[in-house]
Amino acid sequence: MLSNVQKATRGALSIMTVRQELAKLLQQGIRRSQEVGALPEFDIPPVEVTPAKPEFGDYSSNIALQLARLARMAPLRIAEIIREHLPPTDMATLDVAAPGFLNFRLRPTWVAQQVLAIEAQGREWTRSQVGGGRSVQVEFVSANPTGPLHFGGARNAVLGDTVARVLDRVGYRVQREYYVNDAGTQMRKFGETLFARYAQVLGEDVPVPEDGYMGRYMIGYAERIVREHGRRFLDMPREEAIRALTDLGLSLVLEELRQDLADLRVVFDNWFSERSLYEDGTFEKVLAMLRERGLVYEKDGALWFAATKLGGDKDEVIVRSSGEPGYFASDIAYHYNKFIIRGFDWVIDVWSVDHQGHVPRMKTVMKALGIDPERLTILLYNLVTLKRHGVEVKLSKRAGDIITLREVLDEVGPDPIRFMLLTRSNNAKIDFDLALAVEQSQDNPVYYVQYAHTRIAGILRKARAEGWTRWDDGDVHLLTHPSEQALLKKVLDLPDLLITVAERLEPHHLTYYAQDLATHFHAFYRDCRVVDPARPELTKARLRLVAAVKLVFAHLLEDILGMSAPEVM
RNA sequence: GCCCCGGUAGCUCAAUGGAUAGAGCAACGGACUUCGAAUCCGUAGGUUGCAGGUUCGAGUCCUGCCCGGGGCGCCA
Repeated sequence: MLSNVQKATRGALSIMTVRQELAKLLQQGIRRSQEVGALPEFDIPPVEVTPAKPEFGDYSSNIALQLARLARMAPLRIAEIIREHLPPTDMATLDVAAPGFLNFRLRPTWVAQQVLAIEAQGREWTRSQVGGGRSVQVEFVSANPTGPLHFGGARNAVLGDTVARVLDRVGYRVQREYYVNDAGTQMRKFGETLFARYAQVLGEDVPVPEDGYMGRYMIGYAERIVREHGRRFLDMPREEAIRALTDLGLSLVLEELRQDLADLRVVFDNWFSERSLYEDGTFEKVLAMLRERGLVYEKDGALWFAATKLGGDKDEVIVRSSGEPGYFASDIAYHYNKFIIRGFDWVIDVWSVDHQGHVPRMKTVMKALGIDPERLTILLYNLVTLKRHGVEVKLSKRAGDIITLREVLDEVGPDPIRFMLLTRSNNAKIDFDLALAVEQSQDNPVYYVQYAHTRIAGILRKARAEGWTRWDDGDVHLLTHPSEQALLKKVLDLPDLLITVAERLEPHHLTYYAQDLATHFHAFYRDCRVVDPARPELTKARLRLVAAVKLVFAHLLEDILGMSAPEVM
């Protein structure tokens, strides 16, 4: 005999979302129809259940319309047959509507009972298993470690981090990786610049190279090195000094990046060194492999990758005529490492849209390595323009002074940055307005969402102040008011939303949902007084409701969106 | 020239091939002796860039064109 709690709980045995449960019901109904001969035999296609407009119910499926051709019957008739053979359920009722939609309406008692499920499972309540424990690596940010992170990189950080958080929730084993470009020409320039700045700090007249890093932050690194190491690098051969300073500078930059990203609540599991690909022989090994497959040839003193043999647009240089491997060489070796050496089932690279031309090349590399290109997803996102009161904040490249993530963090804090950078689809450009981000106005959705959480905290404070000490015996079946039901139904969308976000890698749906959830809470607040001494039973039921909703808000804000969920504002 | 992404309400943007295309802001008009008004309610606002096509059904898919952005390097 199952208790109500166990029945209502999507427990460890069968973790299923609302849409998954309903789809399963339809599937069973179709199979049963076939068994009794009401529908002809055919392979049942995947059954999709989607949210519906309120006038049609809560969820809807067009499966009968899709089956029309397979069953060679009128969709409306098919829908009727499915409905008649649906297994009995206390979860929802099912209606048929022209031209053949199947519309579910959740039963109020079932909806109310979900409060118990949330209470029982807490922040694990949103977890699902569509990932099936497969391993996925999300590689993101990966900006050249030659200075502080540009604010534009924040979008990459927030996008990659949020995708990683969501993939974890839906049952993937996730690793977050920062690819450190510590090899190649950019590092070389960085080292030479640092050497010049270091010498200058010590009073030597060494010019910064023509194409070096002009930003003032380089002087900061130099000063710190002088402070900690004195002038000993001037006493050694120039090349040796540059090598030593490069490594020292690199560790300073990485330390800074780590801190800036941590303050944005982005933490990596691994920092992967590009240089290591050359030091441990991976590059040579992969090169030999490509050579063996006849995909490498020499021309004009350079080594080329024969991408055209695999359907690519044009061949690519792997090793330049100078003898130095290019970035493409590293990328081949790096992805070999990801898939062959470390064995990730799935890899997501997060790139800004100006690298779009590189996508087909990476897909060709996958073919060359003998790996299914489907296992690599390149997630592209559009650029961010920084504004203040609607006016673009120009970036001065000449001076090398960029608007850094650090500056914006100091000015507006992590919450608006994270939220605002998730309010647009990946393909859309974002105008980030510094003034708006801190403005506590109606224009600012960050506060709107956080206020909902704060308001609930206020209700609970009020309840305790008035002597309500426990409400765990409240009867949730009293939660029948339309606004209570609507709020709960909106809450029930979250596990399915996380699956959608994971499938489409579109985390902007989360911020829209958060606003929508807040709107539903505010509507409930308007319609239903929670603390009411005249109605103690209803008060206890509603306290259970708002406590559960508060938990969901906190979970969404903190665990999914990486923001804070304030008790007071 | 070729490739990719956008074009939806005055503005900024949503919208798995589904039903009458939705939010926020701005505009206008309302609601605080009440658990926090950082809130809520109402009004108004649309030929989804243009023209064809595919089908039970198209903002969504296909073709062509127009406008904007990006990419096409022995840079990353």
